[in-house]
Amino acid sequence: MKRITIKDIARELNMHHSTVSRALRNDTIVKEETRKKVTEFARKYGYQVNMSALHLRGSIKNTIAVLVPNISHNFFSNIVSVITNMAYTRGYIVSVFQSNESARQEEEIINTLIQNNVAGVIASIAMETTNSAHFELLKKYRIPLVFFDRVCQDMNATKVTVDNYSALIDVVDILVKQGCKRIAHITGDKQMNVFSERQRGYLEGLERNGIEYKRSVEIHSGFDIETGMQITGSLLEENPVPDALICDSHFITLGAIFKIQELNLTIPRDIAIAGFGDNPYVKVTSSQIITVVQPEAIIAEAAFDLLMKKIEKEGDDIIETRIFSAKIVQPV
Amino acid sequence: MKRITIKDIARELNMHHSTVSRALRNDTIVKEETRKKVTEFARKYGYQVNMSALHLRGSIKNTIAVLVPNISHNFFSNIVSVITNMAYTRGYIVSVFQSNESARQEEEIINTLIQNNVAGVIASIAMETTNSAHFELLKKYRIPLVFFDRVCQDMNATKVTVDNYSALIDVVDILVKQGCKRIAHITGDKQMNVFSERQRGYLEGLERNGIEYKRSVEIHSGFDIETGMQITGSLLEENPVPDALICDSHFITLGAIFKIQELNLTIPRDIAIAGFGDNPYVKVTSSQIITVVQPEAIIAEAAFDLLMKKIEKEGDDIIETRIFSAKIVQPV
DNA sequence: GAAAATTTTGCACACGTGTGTATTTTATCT
DNA sequence: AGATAAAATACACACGTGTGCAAAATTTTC
Repeated sequence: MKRITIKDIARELNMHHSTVSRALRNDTIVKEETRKKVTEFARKYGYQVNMSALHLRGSIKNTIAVLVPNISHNFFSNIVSVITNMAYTRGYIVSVFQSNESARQEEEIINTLIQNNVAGVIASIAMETTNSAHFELLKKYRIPLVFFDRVCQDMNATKVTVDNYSALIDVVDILVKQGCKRIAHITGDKQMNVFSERQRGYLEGLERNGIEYKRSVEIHSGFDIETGMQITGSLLEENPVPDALICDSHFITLGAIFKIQELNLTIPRDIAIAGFGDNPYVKVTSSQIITVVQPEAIIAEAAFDLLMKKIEKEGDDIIETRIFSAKIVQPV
Repeated sequence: MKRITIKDIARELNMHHSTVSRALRNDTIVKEETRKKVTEFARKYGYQVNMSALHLRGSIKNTIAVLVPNISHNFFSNIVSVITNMAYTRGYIVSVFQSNESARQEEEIINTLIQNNVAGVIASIAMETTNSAHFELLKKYRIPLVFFDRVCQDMNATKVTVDNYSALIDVVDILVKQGCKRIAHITGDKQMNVFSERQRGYLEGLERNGIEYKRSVEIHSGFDIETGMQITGSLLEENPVPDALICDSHFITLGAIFKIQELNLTIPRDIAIAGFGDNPYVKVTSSQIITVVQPEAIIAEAAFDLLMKKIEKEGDDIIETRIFSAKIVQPV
């Protein structure tokens, strides 16, 4: 079965396709009688507008691209879920792109986005990404762009982030109040905003509490459970041994828990654990973990709203920044 | 900055755009010298093909739609992640659509898919969906379709599923071996394949073990933690009280765990829990849970491969069915 | 060196839609 | 009824690309 077009309708009804077009768009210029004939016919034969034609014509762009490192992370899938629902109610489709933490893939993807005439892009950058040239390219093509969570630090762009700095100060405070004296920090590459901010908060937290012990492990690749287990293992062999561990990534947190279980140690008696965690699993993973819960829905809404603002008032090069607080969930 | 087209290149190089088109496509019919001139110019000025034009022309369709109830479920986001990566390496883009378990939304989405000329669809249907008319519509428009996990039972279509029947027999066997005598089953609407199969396996498992106690609770809406807690609570007040609980949905499992924690009962001493769980959290949620782990990557790969087969050999109306075994993970 | 064979390029059209403008049809007025 | 105003429709074009076919440019052949 071939797809029906406005030209088909026009032929059958002995009129010009432009009249059909206007009738379907409820242009008041067409006679009521004609409009009825057309809409009736269209309904009967299941006419569906061809978006590709509108795309080409340039009158509509209905695709929003979401670029994330990996959608299988709960943090990202929650955000994509909210964006997808919001977008759909506004007539947009969401396409998902995964950089897999690779800068090269990210660059390729940007080209794909340009080729496909996306209306706008919501992005969280790859771990590897150091240079923002490909994102500048989007700007050049006037494709609206909003960063969230992991942003290009050296780029002047609209960004939605979490207040990682304050979150880590709070975590340190809580651990110190629990009596911890040697708090270690497993983090990521400093050139990424989330990690540099967390490290800054970590140091500030120690400072404020007058603690001298400092120990940061910076991971550059392989944010997985195995890495978490391995690092936790070696930290526990150090002298002095830390009595608390702050994990900056969900899988590292899981790895730490596994290692501690494996060694038959108890959380938090032998060692306290605080970490960034995925909703809604934080409540079950282990009730003894201090968890930094990020407001995913709020981040997604803000990013989408900002993007819409850019798309609808095009030419507007307003740069905005929104920073939201994380919530620290403590064991009861 | 305006986007450069083959017409622009043609104008600058004093040739016809058709020649440029052929040169860029490495058509051997163009003179090597011309080809070089064109590709050089294109590279220099960052020419990017306009996919919308190709779409309209009908020569290429590069979008694959993935329709799921909700991508924030780990099961689905893992599958979407694998599909997205596979698709990208084959030159396809993935658009995500969420039915939010609503039949009405699902129908609307099908229309959107038709309007947007997607190359193919990979779908897992909504809980509410009882009728397959909208999916038949895709068939009518010759848009290749592959179901996975939750399939339209009354529709003759390509399907990739998990062997839920055998999985539940195995779970019952394990529970019985552990000494459980009153195994309850919290499941979903029987008209959905996954639940009817699990219920069938549950009953068969009891039968094989000569157990008379049967107790199934069928949920029709609200597959969330709260519902899981509430149902678990009332089951625990029944007489006789069950000594094991099989939960067919991840959030129901979480709800059951919470309720049991709330009542200060111990798993599995007071009551054993078995349930379907999301990767990779099954390992941490509670090591005392029997978990049915579904092979998400394998399902995704199979669904994608089957779809590719359909897209590439179009006109092929071969219907295939692939069923994969789940893995039962037991506490150590 | 001209005709034939071959290579290379240009032309025109199609894909589906929307819109400015010209043209036709209908309504209004004297 | 005829002129004018108003309403409704038709025409033509643009968006970017690829391809069959015709035309032009080049090479080969005798």
